[in-house]
Amino acid sequence: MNSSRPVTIKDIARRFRCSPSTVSRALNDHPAINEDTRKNIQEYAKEVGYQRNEVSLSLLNKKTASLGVVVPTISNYYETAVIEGLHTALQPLGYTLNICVTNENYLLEKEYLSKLLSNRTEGIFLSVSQETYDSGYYEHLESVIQRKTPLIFIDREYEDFETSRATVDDYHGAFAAVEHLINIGYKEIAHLKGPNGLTVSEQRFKGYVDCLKKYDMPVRDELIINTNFKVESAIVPTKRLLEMASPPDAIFGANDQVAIGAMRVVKDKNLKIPQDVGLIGFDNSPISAYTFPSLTTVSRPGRKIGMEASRLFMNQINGSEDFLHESIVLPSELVIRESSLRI
Amino acid sequence: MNSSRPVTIKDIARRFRCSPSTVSRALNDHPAINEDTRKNIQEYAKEVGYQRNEVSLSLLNKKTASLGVVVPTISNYYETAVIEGLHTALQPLGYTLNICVTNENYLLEKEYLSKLLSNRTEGIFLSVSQETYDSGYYEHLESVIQRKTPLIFIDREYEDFETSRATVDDYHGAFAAVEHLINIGYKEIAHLKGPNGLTVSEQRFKGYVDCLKKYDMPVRDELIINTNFKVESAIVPTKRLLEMASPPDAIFGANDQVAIGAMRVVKDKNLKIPQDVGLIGFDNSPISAYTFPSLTTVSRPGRKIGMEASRLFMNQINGSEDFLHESIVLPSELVIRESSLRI
DNA sequence: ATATCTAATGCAAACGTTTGAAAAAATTTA
DNA sequence: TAAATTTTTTCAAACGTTTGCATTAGATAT
Repeated sequence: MNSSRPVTIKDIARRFRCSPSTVSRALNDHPAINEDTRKNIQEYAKEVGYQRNEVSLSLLNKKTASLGVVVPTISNYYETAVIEGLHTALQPLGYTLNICVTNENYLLEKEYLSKLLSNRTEGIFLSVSQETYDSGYYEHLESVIQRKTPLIFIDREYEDFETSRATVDDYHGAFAAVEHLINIGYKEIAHLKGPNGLTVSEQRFKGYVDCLKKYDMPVRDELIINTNFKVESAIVPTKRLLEMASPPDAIFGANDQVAIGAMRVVKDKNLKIPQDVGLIGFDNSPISAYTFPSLTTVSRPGRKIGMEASRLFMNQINGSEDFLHESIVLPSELVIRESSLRI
Repeated sequence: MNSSRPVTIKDIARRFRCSPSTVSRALNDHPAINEDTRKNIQEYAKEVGYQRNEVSLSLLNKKTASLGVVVPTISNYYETAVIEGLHTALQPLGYTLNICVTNENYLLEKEYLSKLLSNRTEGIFLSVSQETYDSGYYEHLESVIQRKTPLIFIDREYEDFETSRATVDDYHGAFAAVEHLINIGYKEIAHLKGPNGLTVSEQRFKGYVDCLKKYDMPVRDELIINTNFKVESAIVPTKRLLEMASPPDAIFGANDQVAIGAMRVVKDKNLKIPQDVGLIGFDNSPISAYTFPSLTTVSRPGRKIGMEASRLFMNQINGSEDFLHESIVLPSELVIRESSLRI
């Protein structure tokens, strides 16, 4: 009795010299059970700390009420906002979120997906890792499709699959940011690009390039520099930018982190923001409003993405045979603050 | 065959007119299976995308290889670092982490714990929510203990339970921070306190108070102000501080976020950091090194805490009957940067 | 006393997999 | 060809729970 084995329905049945069915029904308030029996059993169950074994139930009902959330990282504001959105929408429906962090690693992603399928997860929200993107492998996704487990892409996506997806319009966000810099009067706009190959990086990059072209401004390769989205990775590149013969007068960072890194370097050079150098980030992370000067940025609706993704999932599992997959694209929005407001 | 029902061992057995046992053994490379049979079955299984139902296995073996990680939030650097540490240590051992975010909510925490137990999670890492702390309810933990599911406290803890725990020495970190300010020569040190009731807030607060006392400096109530650990929550309080008749000449923030909020306000008042106002944060979040000026802070070894907690867990499940619970306290470390270096 | 009805409980199968022991089939030996 | 041996396969139980159907006990009506 003080063994560590959890109490089962059979144990209770033995104790009351009745069948497991009776115990089960008693615990579930089945009407065909005698009032006293029910009360006794329920009391005893509570006393010994009986707790239904959901594993056996999952097996029986083929329902696990668990969903997989596979993301490359949870270290950024945006990702946690998405998760919060998913959580807000799905927790009340009884779903448990199984959050898997791939660290941008293909093998880990593959392993997680396989594990989720083996565990009979009822749906998967996936933002593919950078490695997956780079490698172009997607067999691990085939098996998800084959098993007809609802798969919802978040942000990063494969075009090739027939699935629902919820993404942010990074392209137009970046475009608006650069356009804003041009309108203010900045002439030489550098870009701290995100990791190559990621949709988000490439879309923002494309927005940057297309906007320059629209205004007949040259796209100078030496003003486009790679980062890994982390603060540190912006330091050396920004220094290099500012020490060029004809340095840029504005910098568009692919996210707030690198923009803040750049901000530091600019200040170290005793240059003024926004007078000497204009600066824009991406994400509208909480801190961006309180840097000095505050950072102009592009806000992405992470929480909303999570909730939309949930909606897409619910549509799919409630949908008929001829259900059509949806692609939601939420707008991103330019948030103008001090770092770009040269008068 | 294109039904959505996953292929089972029985399906394969029917196909080969053999028993499920044979299929099971074939798939698991059991030596007593004929080479040809094995090959055929394995090929076919791959072809139809057979995937072992782990739910049934969990039921059979009473092992789920899944661990619960129950935390109040994943929006801060520290928490994600802890999770990363847990992940690094436990993923290679085949464990799946089930990350549950309570949003500081007692009921949610209770529900998650109950669900984890029902799902026969093999261990739980818990950082209790603020509400739980405030309310003082802990029945929901009793059932975890009663079921002998290993429970490892992270950072926030109940003193009352016989469990292993891994915490950071916030007290001495805070003490060192304040001592540093005093050594530099700051006379009136304010504290932006974290949410009341949380161990981390209270420990840091205590370190602050005790250090002042050690140096015979008055503890002025009006210099101690509450925040909720978020940037915004530091703005108004800091303004109020700086507009006092005799304002503080240094501010010790309970985390980097509020310190950065304070930094912004100080600059808005055209005061210089560290000349007019010294500033220290807590967490050593990546950005703190790149603010302008860079932020002196106290580093907490989040990743290490995660790995230590994993070790405690492994000790417990491998331990004998007379296993003794361990309390690990990792030191925090003052990281001196520009914001406190008045010369 | 017997048939009829109602209330309460038990039986057995199912979910998918593994595994020790038994059985069957194939092979070798005498 | 029969016996002994080895190889391969099957049987049956187990994990914990639910549920349609059958059964039992007790009560009521005839």
